[in-house]
Amino acid sequence: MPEAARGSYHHGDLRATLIATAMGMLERGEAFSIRAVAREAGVSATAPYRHFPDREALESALAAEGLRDLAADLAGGRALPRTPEELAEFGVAYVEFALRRPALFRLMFGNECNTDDEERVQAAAAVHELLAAAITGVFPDSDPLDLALGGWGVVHGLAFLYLDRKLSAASTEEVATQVRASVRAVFAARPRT
Amino acid sequence: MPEAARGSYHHGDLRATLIATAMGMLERGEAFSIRAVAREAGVSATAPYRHFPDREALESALAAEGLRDLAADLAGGRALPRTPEELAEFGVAYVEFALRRPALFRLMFGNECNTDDEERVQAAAAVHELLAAAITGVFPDSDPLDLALGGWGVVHGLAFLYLDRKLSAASTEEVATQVRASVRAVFAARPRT
DNA sequence: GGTCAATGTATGCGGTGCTCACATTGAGCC
DNA sequence: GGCTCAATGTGAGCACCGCATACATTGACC
Repeated sequence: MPEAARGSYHHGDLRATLIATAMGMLERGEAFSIRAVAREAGVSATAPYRHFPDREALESALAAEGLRDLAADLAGGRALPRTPEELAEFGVAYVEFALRRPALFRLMFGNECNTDDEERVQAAAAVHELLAAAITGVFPDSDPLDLALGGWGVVHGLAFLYLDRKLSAASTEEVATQVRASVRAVFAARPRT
Repeated sequence: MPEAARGSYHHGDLRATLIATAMGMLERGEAFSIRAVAREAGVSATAPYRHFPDREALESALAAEGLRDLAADLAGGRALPRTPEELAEFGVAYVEFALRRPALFRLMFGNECNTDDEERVQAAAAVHELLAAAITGVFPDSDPLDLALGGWGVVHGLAFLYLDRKLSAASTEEVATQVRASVRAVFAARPRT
């Protein structure tokens, strides 16, 4: 890698700059386009194509970073849950991530991902395993795979339903309360006798 | 309403034709644009704007139709479930709808919906109520709202995870088996003693 | 039969992703 | 130090998009 040469013809580290710029636009909720990212990075419209073959590749890189952030968010400062109540907090954290960074969350999950991006595949697997481990710790007697999938489904579905305004909620606190209640209710349900 | 005048200057029933054409393109998995729909309907690129103020309005109309189809699909030829097993089949039907008509399902759920379209809001509410009724019938002792939300979350989340290829599955049969197992597992989970 | 609102068309603007030919330059070799 | 070359930037251009605006056609009603 050559030393950065900011201000000269060659940018120095365009790839990283493009990712950072694009991520910033996502956080600000702005629409996203290769050209817009290039513009904001102060570079010609075609320069990004030297570093990403197409738009999807840039999105994949952002998604991978988002998945790592999500995993860190879920794991960070929190022990693996041991009770349904603690598990519910895990789910709340998942949904809150989605609401805090909606555009990024959609990029991570809201489209068919290409399985070519090794980095992205690995980051997704890490999230999957983290959720599975959380569930297995709380419900050791159940089939871990089935239950982990169901548990992921609950929080993932709720996240998207709130994101897409299919459920009304006045505030993020209200969302958290509702998610907590729903996760607990599902895992505590008893069929009619 | 004037009589149809096919072949003449005025189309006769462009609005319905546009919806049908667009729905056909969705089913075929084709990309979707106002211009492409107009082209396929044999009409100028700007004609659709006489019937839909913008692209989102057309999408909303399609989404409303899709929501009605989903409700009919779930309710049709099936009594409300009385056991967790029957409830799981309800969930399987939800996910199978998503996999059978992926582009439509994304239109229905995969974006912030505008709450202006009265028809769409009503269709969405019907689906919501149907799911809530299904769950309440199986688990009469739980808080119906919390549980209905959680149950919707499970199937909705699984539907999107499969749609987005976050979960691998070789066939729709395999998906159905997995969804069935996961829904049952969630509602049967018992925490560590 | 004339009028008018509804509904079609043609043209054009600014945006997009992406390709291709060309420019610049830093690094490595002599 | 100068040459060469691959990496990485630029610019012009294509086909497409959503949408606005001005204009054309026509069926329904008086």
